[in-house]
Amino acid sequence: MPSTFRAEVFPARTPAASQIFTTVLSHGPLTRADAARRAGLSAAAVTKAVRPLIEAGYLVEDADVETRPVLGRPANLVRVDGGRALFIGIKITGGEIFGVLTDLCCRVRVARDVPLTARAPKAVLASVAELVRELLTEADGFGVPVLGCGIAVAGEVDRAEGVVRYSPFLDWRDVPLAELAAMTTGLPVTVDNDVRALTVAEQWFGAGVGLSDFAVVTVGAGIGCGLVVHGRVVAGVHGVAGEIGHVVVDPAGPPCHCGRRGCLQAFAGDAEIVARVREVTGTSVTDSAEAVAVAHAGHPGAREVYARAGEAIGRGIATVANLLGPERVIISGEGLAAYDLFAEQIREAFTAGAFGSATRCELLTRPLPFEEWARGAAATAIRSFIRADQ
Amino acid sequence: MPSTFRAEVFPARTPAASQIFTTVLSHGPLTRADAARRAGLSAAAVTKAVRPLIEAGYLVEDADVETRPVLGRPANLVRVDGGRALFIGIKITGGEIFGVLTDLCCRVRVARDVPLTARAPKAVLASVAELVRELLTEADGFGVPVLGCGIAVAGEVDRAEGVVRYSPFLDWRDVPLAELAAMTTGLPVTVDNDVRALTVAEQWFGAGVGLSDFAVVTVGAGIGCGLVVHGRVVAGVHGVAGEIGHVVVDPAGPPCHCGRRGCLQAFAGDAEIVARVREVTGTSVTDSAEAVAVAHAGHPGAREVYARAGEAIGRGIATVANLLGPERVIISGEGLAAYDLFAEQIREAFTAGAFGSATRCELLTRPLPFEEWARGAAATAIRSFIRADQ
DNA sequence: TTCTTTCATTGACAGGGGAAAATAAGCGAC
DNA sequence: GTCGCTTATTTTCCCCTGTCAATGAAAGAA
Repeated sequence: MPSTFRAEVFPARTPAASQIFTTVLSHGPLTRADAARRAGLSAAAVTKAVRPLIEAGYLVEDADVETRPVLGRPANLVRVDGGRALFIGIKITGGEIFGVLTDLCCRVRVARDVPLTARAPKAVLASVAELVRELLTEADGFGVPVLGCGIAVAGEVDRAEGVVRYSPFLDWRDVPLAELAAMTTGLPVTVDNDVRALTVAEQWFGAGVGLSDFAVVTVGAGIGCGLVVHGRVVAGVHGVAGEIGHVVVDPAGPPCHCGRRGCLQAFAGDAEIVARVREVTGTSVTDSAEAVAVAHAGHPGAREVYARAGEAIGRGIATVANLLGPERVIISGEGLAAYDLFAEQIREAFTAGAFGSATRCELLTRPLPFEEWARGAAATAIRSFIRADQ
Repeated sequence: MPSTFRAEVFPARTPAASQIFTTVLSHGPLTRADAARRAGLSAAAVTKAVRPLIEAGYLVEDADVETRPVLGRPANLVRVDGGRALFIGIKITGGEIFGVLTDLCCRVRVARDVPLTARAPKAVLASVAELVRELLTEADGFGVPVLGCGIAVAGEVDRAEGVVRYSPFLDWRDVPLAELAAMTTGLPVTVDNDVRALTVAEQWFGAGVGLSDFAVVTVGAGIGCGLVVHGRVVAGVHGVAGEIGHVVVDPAGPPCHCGRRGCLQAFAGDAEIVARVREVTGTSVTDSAEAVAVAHAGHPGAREVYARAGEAIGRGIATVANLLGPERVIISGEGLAAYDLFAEQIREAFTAGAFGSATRCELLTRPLPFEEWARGAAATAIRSFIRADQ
């Protein structure tokens, strides 16, 4: 084995080729003619861009399957060959590390997780390395290379530098995670904020496909928000954006652990909801599931807690819609488990708070499994690999 | 005179040329080498792009003025020849129409305004046509052509179509203003939302020069917000964006004419402030100037009204900063006349509400004269002319 | 069978922008 | 004063990308 080696590199270096690849990636099997129309390019350009991608194995032609237009010659479908390569996605949370092995189409092939107890960078890194090792072992069975690893972390992340600027969960500051993880795993590593990673996955493979402006709002332990404006995920100049959780929804609201009062988080954060349900019911519920159960059982106080949470979320979404005029807002996160308890309030508060045409923004709920976050991390790795710098 | 004529067309059709022109436009006289560095292009590309622009007269070389680098050959400065062409900018408000005649550098050469009484599209259009005619007469004296007219209107505007979708002030719906005004004035007309127009002016000539992410917040009759994300002005998919005025700041706040309670507008809108000052002081102030005077005279109730307005504005800015992570927020509008009455509260509320690195966003006040809005409209006309589709 | 329609490919070609070399123009060392 | 160093600008190729127009393919319709 050579002491230095050249990492596999994606052949589509031109704008057109990269654009066509992502178009095919997002819009499934496409005829070349369709791809040209969608990407606004000539058919000739598609033919030329597709050829090296097929030669390199990233795209394949389904010779057997044909689509017949109403009239004219049948078309050949081109699609991304998911089996061509693998990627690893890692999502670090306070208590666990989730990992997935995905193919080039970002379909999850293997999912694994390990508990996380310590929070020092060194300890976390060791757990990540362990998890990656496991996933790499699994990958051996597929006989194709793992081309990258994406890591998603809550907090402020400088994606370009691969540095975690600040993670409240882990209590990290300026940890050069990409570099460290690349050294221990031997893979090209990208690091990004967790909600933004999830947003990339939605943009390419989920409910954001084809939209230039949309938002993802996640409800769970924290309230997060990923924004896509002009087709690009917003990261902010300092690596912070989409901080909807600490937007003050009601200055007279409950105190938040951040020191303010009435943050969205204080109304709709997981722990906060549980605490308030415990308070108003006098029970001793300790987690979300129990709190939801109490509300489902019909306790009016508990229901009210959820109603107020929904109201706050809807108001937050209205703010996003008013400011950015997105086409759609995708609501997701573990908090959706209680969705029936506040769905109506979200919609009402949104409609009441959205101004003018912002009301035309579509609200959509997507109950995404938790591994979806790790999948988002893999999506960022794929993005780096195919150099879709957006 | 021919029955049809060809409108003057800007020669820089390539991305590089357009980029270099806007770079020179924004960053004043520049050496070719500097322009290349700023635009991330080769020096050769600049030379090639600049030549036709100089030939067409849009750029000029200041042969006399030279900059000497510490070492090496002196450089020649290139700048936009403002006197090469004129543009008209029109800002329509409820009671007046403001118009400016600017040069290619968007410097105001003539400012005019006419009162506006009727609000029907036809009547407004007649006033606009009258104002444009006056400005065109003024333009004759300069001996250079007027190449376009930009019109700025508050409300929802479809810039691409040139249609005012909804203007609450004028009570317009789906008025194809660009087409109508183009017919009556004989000029190429662009129509845009007023705050977005102002934002373009700031982006190219004001405090937004060189920034990829910033916001403009205007305080006055209404509270507006223009957003620049990834170097582009955000317009939203339905032509609505930056609607910060009706973001609910405090659900227990005063009622707003929009039907909600505690909108930013209800705290900090001009009319609302005047009404509340009247209320708390028992005086009969009727306009901003009087209200400010009362507060300046030291009336504690009046001061409190301004303090609360500042708090609300600061909270709104914090929300923008949390969501988008801009580098700077430019505060402007007639409301700045009372700035000393709420400057502190704005900053305090912003600092209290901004999360993490969002606090690093810089707040800047820019007392812009009212004609600045019309200048913004002219800037949109220039943008159309030079085809900087952003 | 022939025409029409749509898909795909090819080859010629234009133009944009880069690299490298050439030219220009100062400054300081000698 | 000349030489060499440095930076600015221009020139001269030249690659490369993407479009155009022409061609071929493969249906269904007349």
